[in-house]
Amino acid sequence: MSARTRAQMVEETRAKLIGAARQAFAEKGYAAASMDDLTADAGLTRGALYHNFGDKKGLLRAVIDQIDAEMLARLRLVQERAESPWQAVFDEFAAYIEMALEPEIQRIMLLDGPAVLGDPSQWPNQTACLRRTTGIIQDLIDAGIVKPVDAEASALILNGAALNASLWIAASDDPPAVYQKAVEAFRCLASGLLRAEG
Amino acid sequence: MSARTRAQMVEETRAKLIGAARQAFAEKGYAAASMDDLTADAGLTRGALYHNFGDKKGLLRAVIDQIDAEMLARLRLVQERAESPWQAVFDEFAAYIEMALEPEIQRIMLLDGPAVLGDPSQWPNQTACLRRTTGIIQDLIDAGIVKPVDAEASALILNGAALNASLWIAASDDPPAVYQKAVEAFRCLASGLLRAEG
DNA sequence: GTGATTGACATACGCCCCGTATGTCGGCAT
DNA sequence: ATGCCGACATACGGGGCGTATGTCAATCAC
Repeated sequence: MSARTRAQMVEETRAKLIGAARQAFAEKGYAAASMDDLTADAGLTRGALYHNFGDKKGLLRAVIDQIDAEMLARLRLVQERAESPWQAVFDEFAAYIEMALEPEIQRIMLLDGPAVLGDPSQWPNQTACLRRTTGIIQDLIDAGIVKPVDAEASALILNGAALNASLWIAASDDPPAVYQKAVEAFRCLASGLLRAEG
Repeated sequence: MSARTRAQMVEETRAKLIGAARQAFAEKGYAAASMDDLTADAGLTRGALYHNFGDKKGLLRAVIDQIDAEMLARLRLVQERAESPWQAVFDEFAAYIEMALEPEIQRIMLLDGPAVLGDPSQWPNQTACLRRTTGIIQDLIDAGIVKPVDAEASALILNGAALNASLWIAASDDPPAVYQKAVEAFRCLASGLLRAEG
């Protein structure tokens, strides 16, 4: 049946708005993106936007939630394919760096997001992602593979390192070469957490 | 004589505007800070602002330049007082974390700055600060203290780690305790760069 | 020393953008 | 069938940014 239920139509509207917002925010940045324009691109008006998301920041939150869920899914895949728990942590961060090279993720998640919504470690799902990393590191500590440091602090710091590396790589002249250097330095640093040689 | 020269008066107005902007940007954030208001606080109008800094972003650049110079000076002090070159690197990052806990620095340098002006590693003086760290690490590599990694990559990554740690600490319930954990984890990570045990 | 010029800043104007208040229309319940 | 409510569109007001224009003092030419 082509007859959609009420809730489905609303979900459709929300999806269209989030999609248009993702594109607008990624291309022009949050501040420069006009709500009139992006709602028009979605075939709607600002009325739908305010009705569904409250305000411009609410829309950004929704966009970030969606992107974050996608990133989380991709990280899970990477983890599942890793050969060892420690390799999984490392691979995840390499994957994180790669994702952060995508303009959309960089602009929305790394630049505008923190500026508009504040520290990412306070976002609901970002904490989910971080809690997951924290848990993995804690497991490695319990297994005696990693030094007995604070797992949460380590996760946060590794995350920050990967984040900055991404920004640097993306802005560089030769991203692939710089990426290699960054990953190498990152591996070196991360090995500081290991009890034995990594 | 109380007679000021032309250039001195210009410097004075620029200083007043930058000062008012620092306060406004720090308190309300870049986006929410009104140029009418902050210029009025400085006893001037938007005319002076546009004449001296071109636009709002130009003013932010000037503010960031000033803060960055102050941070650089403070880091130099820390370095001079350190007992060893390696300890100097570590102390500098601890100091960096502490500075990043100040709301003004956090808001302007870590959140709004990157969002409005782009990747900090591309800022003229931030690169100066980073070049300096890079140089120190390179010296440590040449001295055989640090593993032969890419100095620039290491500096960037350490910087990012410190940055994220700061945001986390500042947003936490118990900053002093969390600060201890972060520094400990940071020391652990950084030791991964050392040839021998740190 | 006086008129012209230039620099430093103030004032005035237009445009866009956000948030809210109000209106409209279709569905659902009874 | 009708009254209500949710989803969205339209209308309105306020504020902010950037630019164009005006003003006045200082400097320079002569």
